[in-house]
Amino acid sequence: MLSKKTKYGLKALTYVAKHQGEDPVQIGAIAKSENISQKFLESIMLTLRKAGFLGSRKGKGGGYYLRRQPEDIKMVEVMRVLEGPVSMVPCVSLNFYEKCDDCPDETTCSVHVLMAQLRDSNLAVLNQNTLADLIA
Amino acid sequence: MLSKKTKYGLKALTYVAKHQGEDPVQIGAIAKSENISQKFLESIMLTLRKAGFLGSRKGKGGGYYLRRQPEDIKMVEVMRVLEGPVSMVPCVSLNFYEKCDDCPDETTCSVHVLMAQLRDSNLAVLNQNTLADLIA
DNA sequence: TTTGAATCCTAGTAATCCGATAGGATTTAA
DNA sequence: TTAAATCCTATCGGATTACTAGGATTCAAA
Repeated sequence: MLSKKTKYGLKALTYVAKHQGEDPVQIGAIAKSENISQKFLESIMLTLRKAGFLGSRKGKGGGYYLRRQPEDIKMVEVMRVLEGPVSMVPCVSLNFYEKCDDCPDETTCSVHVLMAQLRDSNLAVLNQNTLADLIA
Repeated sequence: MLSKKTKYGLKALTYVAKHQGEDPVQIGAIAKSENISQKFLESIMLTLRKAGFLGSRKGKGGGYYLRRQPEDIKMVEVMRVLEGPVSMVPCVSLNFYEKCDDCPDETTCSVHVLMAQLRDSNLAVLNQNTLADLIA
């Protein structure tokens, strides 16, 4: 299942992208428009800012804005930040590799091969989609 | 993340498939060979039997055996039984469609399109892999 | 017919994660 | 100075996951 965090984060990014060039967008406006708990969204926006997708301005008239062009924000990056590794098991993860604790030998593990294929097919999709694709 | 249930289930199916033609395989043997809690595995085997992948014989000399040829057991079926729907959001699920509660209109939802692509790429992998592929 | 080996079944439980909330601290424009 | 906004940390209830307990049932073999 896709976590609400990721779902909300993607919707929020889309919202901000659609308002590019205008004044910064406030959390309250996004929360209202997208039916998201404002407090929960706060923490998500913070994550997205710290990851470098968003910039922010504090105080009156403040809010969030995109720090990169939508075409330059690949979904694979966003998903890694919000949802975690693309791979379903750590032993096939390219960026977060870890040995599975219960598996003595991953070269003979039947699950390993299948998971590697799923990782690759997901990576393909996530690499070729950008925030710009979500807007259209 | 792939659940342990699914991981163990796949390993167990592989184990049983490798012993096709012989006497039924006991839970204890699988658990020992694959480092799985026997009691936990019991419930998983039950699920796989009820789903039609495995048959069982009770009593002394009993155990589990495959009810279909490995080539006829598609991974998409197994994953649906063990892990649940292939789709990450119910609103793009082909077999378990449901409207997202928080989303007013899925035709304009930015997440929807991306999730549909992920679903399709995962389906492609899971449709073309069978239990026979896991053995090799 | 008894015994032991195996599956079957239901319930419960500890630990973890998720979604959300609370309550302020900080910054800034007006 | 004030109000509007983000920033930050802590917490919490509920759901899910991984696993355990304890027996009921079935069957082959002694």
